[in-house]
Amino acid sequence: MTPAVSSPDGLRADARRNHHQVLDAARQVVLEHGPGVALDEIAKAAGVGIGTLYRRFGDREGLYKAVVLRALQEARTAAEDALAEHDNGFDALAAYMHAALELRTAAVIPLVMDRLDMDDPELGPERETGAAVLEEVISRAHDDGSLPRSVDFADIGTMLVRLSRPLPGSLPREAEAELARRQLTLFLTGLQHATDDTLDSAGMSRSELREPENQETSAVGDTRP
Amino acid sequence: MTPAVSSPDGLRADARRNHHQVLDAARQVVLEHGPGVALDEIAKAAGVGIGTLYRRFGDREGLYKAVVLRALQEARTAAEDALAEHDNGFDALAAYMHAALELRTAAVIPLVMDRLDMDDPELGPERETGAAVLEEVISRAHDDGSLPRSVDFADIGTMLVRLSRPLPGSLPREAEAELARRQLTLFLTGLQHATDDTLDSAGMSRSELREPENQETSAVGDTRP
Amino acid sequence: MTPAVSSPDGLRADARRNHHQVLDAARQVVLEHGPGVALDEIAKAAGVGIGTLYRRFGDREGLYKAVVLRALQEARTAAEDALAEHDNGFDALAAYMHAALELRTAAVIPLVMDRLDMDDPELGPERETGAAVLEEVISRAHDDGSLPRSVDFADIGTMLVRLSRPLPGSLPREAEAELARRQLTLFLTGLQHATDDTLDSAGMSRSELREPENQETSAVGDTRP
Amino acid sequence: MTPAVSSPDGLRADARRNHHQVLDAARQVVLEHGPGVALDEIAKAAGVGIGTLYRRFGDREGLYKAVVLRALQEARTAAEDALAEHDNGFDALAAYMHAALELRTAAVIPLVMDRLDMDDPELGPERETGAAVLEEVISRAHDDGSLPRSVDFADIGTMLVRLSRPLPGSLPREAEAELARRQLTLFLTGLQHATDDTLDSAGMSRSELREPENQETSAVGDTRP
DNA sequence: AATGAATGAGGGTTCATTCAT
DNA sequence: AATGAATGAACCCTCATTCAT
Repeated sequence: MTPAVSSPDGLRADARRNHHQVLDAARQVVLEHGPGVALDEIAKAAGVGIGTLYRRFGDREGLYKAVVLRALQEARTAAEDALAEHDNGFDALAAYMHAALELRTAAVIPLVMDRLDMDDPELGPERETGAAVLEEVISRAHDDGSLPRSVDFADIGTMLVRLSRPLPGSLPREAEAELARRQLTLFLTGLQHATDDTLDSAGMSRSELREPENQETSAVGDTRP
Repeated sequence: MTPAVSSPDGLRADARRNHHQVLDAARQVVLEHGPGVALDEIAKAAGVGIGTLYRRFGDREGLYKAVVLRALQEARTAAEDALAEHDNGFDALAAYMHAALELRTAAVIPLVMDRLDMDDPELGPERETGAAVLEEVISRAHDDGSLPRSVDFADIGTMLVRLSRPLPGSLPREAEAELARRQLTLFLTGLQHATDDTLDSAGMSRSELREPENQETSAVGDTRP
Repeated sequence: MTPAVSSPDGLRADARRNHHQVLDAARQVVLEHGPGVALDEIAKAAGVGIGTLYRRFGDREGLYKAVVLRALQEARTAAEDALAEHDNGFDALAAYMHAALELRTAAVIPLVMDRLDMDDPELGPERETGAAVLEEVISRAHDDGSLPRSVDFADIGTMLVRLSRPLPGSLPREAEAELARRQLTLFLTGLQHATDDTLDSAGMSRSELREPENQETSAVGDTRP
Repeated sequence: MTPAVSSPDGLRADARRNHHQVLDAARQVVLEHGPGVALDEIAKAAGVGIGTLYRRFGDREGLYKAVVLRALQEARTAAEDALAEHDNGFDALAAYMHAALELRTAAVIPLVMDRLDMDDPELGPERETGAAVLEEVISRAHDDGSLPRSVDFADIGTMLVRLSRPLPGSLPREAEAELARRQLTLFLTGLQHATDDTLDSAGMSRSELREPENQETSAVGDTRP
């Protein structure tokens, strides 16, 4: 029986506690040591046996799936909040991007993403929903003229990925966060001042980003596991 | 005798050919499979035995050092060219950043960087020189007023790193390159319109970037090979 | 967590059984094939996976440490018995030397010794104790006049090492043992008839043996595995 | 064509020089680093390329064969000298044993012996001759009553092996030599005072030593290479 | 004839995953 | 349900040996 990665609900109290401890530990340890870290390490940080980790999450991918799921849910909430709190499209976009960046939890997503099948039945929908909300934020900015239509989903979404990714080398945690914030601000300044002439190519919509007319890809990542 | 990582000059003809084949293969394979890729893979791609790779470069770090050395040299040339060809500071900066991005080879640097001791006697100076040239580009833009002084070395340098890094997932090579170019353009637009009020924190100079007042770092990367 | 090389006590039943199987196999296989033998070989002889061997003992040194520890304990017991059972100093010495030689297990010590840090916190004390008991045996013989004072610790101790070492070539096990016994007897005969004039140089005490005024050593052994 | 391991005679001058340099280096380096030392190391110490070493000696065994051959010749000379210079059998024996020990070169033989086929057509005869001379020394001592007949070839021959072997650990070269000398003296004292009752088993003659009624051997040595 | 580059098998070690307790 | 011991495949690296220069 595949472990119920997402829902620790029907579990015994101690099992549920373990579930959360492992997720927290995974986020922390992956942020510290990267996605290739030994699972023993995560189990130890969570204070459980490695066997428990496997029973709960099946394997590394299952664990990362659960971690990402949580992060996606948090990100979605942020987007909904941004939409609710700002009338101007660009303001909502800026608010969302800053919030997504602030969500330290979101930082694990890019770290872990290429180990996951994003079309997974549990992950896909959540990711879909998250993307849809962002798309809506962008649409609104397009519609009220606060963002040129030539700036597209991919430009925004993948910049968020880039800014969330930890830099190689080792800056103090806060210095790194501050740097990302500054760069986001500069990028937003660019968005604000961009016109339809600024970019001379066509942007990519969400669907184009997801399903490129598959040619030779620039496939990168890291080797298993 | 430590292998001469940087200079295949005094070698026999076949050895020199191998040296370059291995470097090319390493760049290619690391871009495709990440820095954790098995060295066997690189050797095979280069058409040499694993032993040859080791004889030539000592170990993974030695190999990566040689790869980075070449990339740094190419990047430096780009900066010098930018300075020579543009009078306006901002134009030179923009030209440099686009050139550095175009240099596909530069993309391996961040991938590989955290496996290296960047203070290595061979690497350090070249890196230094590279950084110094970029610093000069920035200074000139500061001086002629085309870039607000609040935008600092770290903002520029690490954005280049972010943009050079391959995105997780697998976009077609050209789509990914185009995306990065657009994002650079937007970022440059932001720089152009930034004032000293845009950023409310202090930027980091090159030296601050290199030697943060070491607190708990946000150390991330990947586990050793 | 460093593996508990010496104490399999708190382990699960099967783990404890494995622990002993590996130690026995190691002694046997090292005696047969020398200290450079592949660890796979030892693991196979013990009927466990190579991973188990590593989990249990950390590495080759850890394994050898455990083997030596057991041997040292057996040797010490022999010395204590010799002291208890013989009043005459020389008789106790002879009894001890024969017992140490008979202890086939003791033969691994010299084979393995130069792979170990004998000042290791676990090994050091046991070795110390073992040496101290031998020193006491010798002292007693010095004191009751049954051994000339010019015969010193090193003369006795290292002859035991020499006699315990398997000879190159392949004598039948029992022939080899008998030969060593004969040579020990002859050596003891020499000790018995030696006077202070027999040896014209000064002997080495235990401390001199351990800490020579370090000059160029005659360092020999074998290259690491 | 198998290289002429033993006779550098018909060679070009430089080749002959190389031949000796390699032999000297081999003896030295093997004494220092053990018989498992990398052949590269020996080649480097000899100041020749690894290829030259292989061309000259075929492989590790060939090299060691040449080294041993030289040592055997030196040892034989020593035995002949001992016979010539001493009338009393025991004196000749003592002189021979001390000389053999002093011959630093002889120390490599046991180190290297179990890598060699001692019945090799080149090695066998020389070894034979060497052993025959020693046998003669012993016979003479038996005959003139200065050595009990119960002390046999194996007792003498293998004690020489034991005393020549470097001790594990690292004593200063001279301390180690002096220790061996003292132990030889003590052993000789034993021989001198031994009677036919001293040893209660039968000794082994040279032929028995060479061809034991092959049962399970106590085969020891080290793994290739 | 000498050289040293290339090869690849072999051994050490780690860690994802399974399974007995 | 939790635990942690055992497994073995995979990867790093070294060196004996061969072979082109």
